[in-house]
Amino acid sequence: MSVESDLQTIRNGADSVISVDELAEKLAKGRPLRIKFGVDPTRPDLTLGHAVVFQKLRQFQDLGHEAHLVIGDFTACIGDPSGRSSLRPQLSREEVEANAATYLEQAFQILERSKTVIHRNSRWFDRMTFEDVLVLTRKMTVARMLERDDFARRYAEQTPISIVEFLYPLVQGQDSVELESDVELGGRDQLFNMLVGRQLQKDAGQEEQVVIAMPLLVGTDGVQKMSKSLGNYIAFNDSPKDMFGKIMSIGDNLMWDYYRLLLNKTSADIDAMKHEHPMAIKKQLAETLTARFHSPDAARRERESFERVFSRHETPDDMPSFSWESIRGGDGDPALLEVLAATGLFPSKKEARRLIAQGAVKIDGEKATAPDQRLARPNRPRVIQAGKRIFFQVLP
RNA sequence: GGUGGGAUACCCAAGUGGCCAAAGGGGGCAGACUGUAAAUCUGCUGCGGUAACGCUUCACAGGUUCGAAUCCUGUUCCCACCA
Repeated sequence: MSVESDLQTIRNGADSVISVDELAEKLAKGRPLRIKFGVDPTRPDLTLGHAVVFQKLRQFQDLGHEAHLVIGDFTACIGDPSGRSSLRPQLSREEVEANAATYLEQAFQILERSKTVIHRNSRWFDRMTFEDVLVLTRKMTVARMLERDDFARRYAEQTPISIVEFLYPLVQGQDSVELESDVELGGRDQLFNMLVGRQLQKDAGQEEQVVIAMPLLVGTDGVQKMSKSLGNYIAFNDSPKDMFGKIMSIGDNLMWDYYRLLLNKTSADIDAMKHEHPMAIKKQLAETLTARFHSPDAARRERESFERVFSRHETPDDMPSFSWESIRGGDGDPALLEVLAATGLFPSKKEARRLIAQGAVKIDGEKATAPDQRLARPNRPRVIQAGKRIFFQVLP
């Protein structure tokens, strides 16, 4: 592989590379580069948003470079404010370790374990004295700090900014110094922090790291960046069904991002796909991603199940089932409303009643609009559907 | 340290004694249309009840009143301005 083609691969999908020339120089050295990535130990559930960065990290590994993950066990005690409008809660070391373990377990679904080195930043920060910290803080000015997007916004909006939050970029930058990283990889929201790393390395007489910021993947709502707290996420450990379904529900215009950022498709690939039916392309996306995080078999099953339920409007092959006795309640034939309530599939009886009233409930495909309609004991399984995706069957 | 402002349902936000389970918007759910896309239209969106109605909810704890999200007292938390 030539430097030129490696460079091409690395740049594809990246939001920004600072700088491309420096990256080319580093690649030209022909030795494995140290690629730094900071692990956020506050969110154990990884989403496809994280996958974008891991994907890039994996590419580096495939090109023969080393991934260096920094677990911010020290940093977590500060709480990274990036992209946030408020201070984060502090975590204990125990919580951090537990989170890190689940985090890594998921990350290795994408990363090559043997080419990954794990660091904990407490190793160097625990040693630092308060004086060392003061020395570090001299390297940054308040004005520069306020250039950072989220700080600037919060300052303008007069929402509080704690002093420890100003320390965070410095701490992250110091990690780069300790690791002597060649490249730091992160989301677009980490750009400022990563740039501080360059400055600190320069001050320490090191070659500055190349900073690669990946775009933030837009979540399933099609508007905001994917994040757990916004509820617009697709997680690594979503069930195959959820993963496939959530991907199918994203907007058409969003899926190209997913192709580019998660499957490394180039603009040319994407242009070619735009000639096909978006529905087919989206199914392919859903199947590919589900296969990656689960298995090709599971992905194929979900595709078939999806086509059966949503394209052909047939009943799913697997759904919760309830014995007649378990939903019957008291004596006599139960009312439809009681049956729905007995399944526990609805948040409240009111909710079930609403669904019936709105014509969303079908018994064996027949719309049922009367909540007090009686259900007789069936002699074969009856399928009840409520809304687009709730199905269950009542066994004799 | 001083002075003022605020806390309302999933989120934002109106409401300053009864007509308030609480306007409006967002989000969500459902229906129509469809490709579980987008856009659009319609309805619903505290709990229980077929309903009448009852119950719980407007930071927390008390109080005034026939009646409180709204008035009073105390408590907690948040914010702004001045220094």
